[in-house]
Amino acid sequence: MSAVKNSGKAVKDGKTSGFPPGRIRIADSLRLLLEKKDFGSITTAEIARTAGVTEALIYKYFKDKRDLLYQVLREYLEHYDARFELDVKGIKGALNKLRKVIWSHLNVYATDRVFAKILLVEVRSFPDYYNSEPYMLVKKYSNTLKSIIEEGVSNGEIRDDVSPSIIRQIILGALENICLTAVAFDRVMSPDELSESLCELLFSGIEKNSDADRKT
Amino acid sequence: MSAVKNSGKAVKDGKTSGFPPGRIRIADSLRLLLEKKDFGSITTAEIARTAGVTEALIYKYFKDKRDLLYQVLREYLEHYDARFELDVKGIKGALNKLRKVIWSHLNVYATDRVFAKILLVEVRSFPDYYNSEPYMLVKKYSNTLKSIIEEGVSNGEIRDDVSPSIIRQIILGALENICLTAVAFDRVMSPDELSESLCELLFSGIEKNSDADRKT
DNA sequence: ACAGAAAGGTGAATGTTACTAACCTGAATG
DNA sequence: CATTCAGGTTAGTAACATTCACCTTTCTGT
Repeated sequence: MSAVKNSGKAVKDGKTSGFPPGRIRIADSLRLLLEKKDFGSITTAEIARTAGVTEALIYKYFKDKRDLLYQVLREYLEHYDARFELDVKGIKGALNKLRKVIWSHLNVYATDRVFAKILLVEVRSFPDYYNSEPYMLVKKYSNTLKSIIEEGVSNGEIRDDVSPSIIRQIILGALENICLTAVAFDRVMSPDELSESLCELLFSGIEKNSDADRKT
Repeated sequence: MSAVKNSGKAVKDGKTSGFPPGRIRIADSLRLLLEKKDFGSITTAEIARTAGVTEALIYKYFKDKRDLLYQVLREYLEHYDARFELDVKGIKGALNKLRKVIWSHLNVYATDRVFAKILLVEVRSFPDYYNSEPYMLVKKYSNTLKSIIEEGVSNGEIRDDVSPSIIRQIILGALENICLTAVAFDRVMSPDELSESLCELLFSGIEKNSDADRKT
């Protein structure tokens, strides 16, 4: 009865075409339920009821419950990956690119809580996640980030005495930790202020230095 | 002769605990099993079998399976919290303290993988974790960290134009992200090298600065 | 001394839950 | 016009976490 409303919401820019209605409704239902509950306490019965289909249909389209989660995550990632590509285009300088990426990252997590929740808290405890399709997309994003850092090292913007991988881990760690607390406690976050603070700290460090010649 | 009620908390070897043998064996079993499997795929039957007790006994000492995990985590945290108190004692300067804390943090995660695994991947997906006893201990640790940062701001070691909370989040985020990948992929980590790189970056930033006055 | 409470532990159910096998139905396809 | 096939359903099942009733040993107050 309480079927999910199909149009309007979710990440479905044309990409949804090709999928049968049942599959769409199931994925939509999971997204909807994730707004209020954690994945672990959402039952297949609940998903099916919300979607207005039977439980068995879930297993026609998804290997198991986790596969459903992974595929929903994959759809999100594909959507946002496309956007990230464009984000960095036309920006000059590695630090400027980094700044933009950090802002976008925060902004996406701030706007799309379900996406943030899946990526930050739900999938992490499943060991097979690290072999999954969506994780490969995350890795791709992560590699793009590393390339930007390497570019910065090459042109002298970024220090060369610490490996780009560690720099990337710090950036991502900081980003995700900030978002994690926001997600866990349902706190609002302001991408503008946060990215400002974050970039300041990441770029110049926490040490109080004779650093008066800052402009941006 | 009345039994001496030992209020000591079991950690790892559990020998000094005043807990009944069954409880100790159950907690020990979970710790053992967590070395090879994730919490989600460890069954109560498995825990009981490993402990040499019946499944029902688990529920005499623990509210449910998750409570068992939380209590095991709490024992770890109480153990390490005591050590952490001493760690910072006698160190002068906020940045030096921070350096020490970072090293210890990395070192604990590097040596005690089960502890790291519980804290970094297992509990995060349970919403009630953030109201649990062990989380309060984490918060306490987190507050100590903030105090150190605030001390650094007061005495001019640390910049005062960004809030200590954000600084702390970056430090913890970086720390945990590094450890998370190590845990997820079962990679060894070297606390010495890592803390060196981490501190360098956190203190001085990633920007290549004409910063000739760095201490050797 | 001894009733009885408390502590430590067990064996056998029970209700949920994720997941599966077999079947139905209409519409393309050849 | 037989057949495949996509989309969907009905009716299970095994595994799992959790509970209930019960047993035995140790401690405690009077």
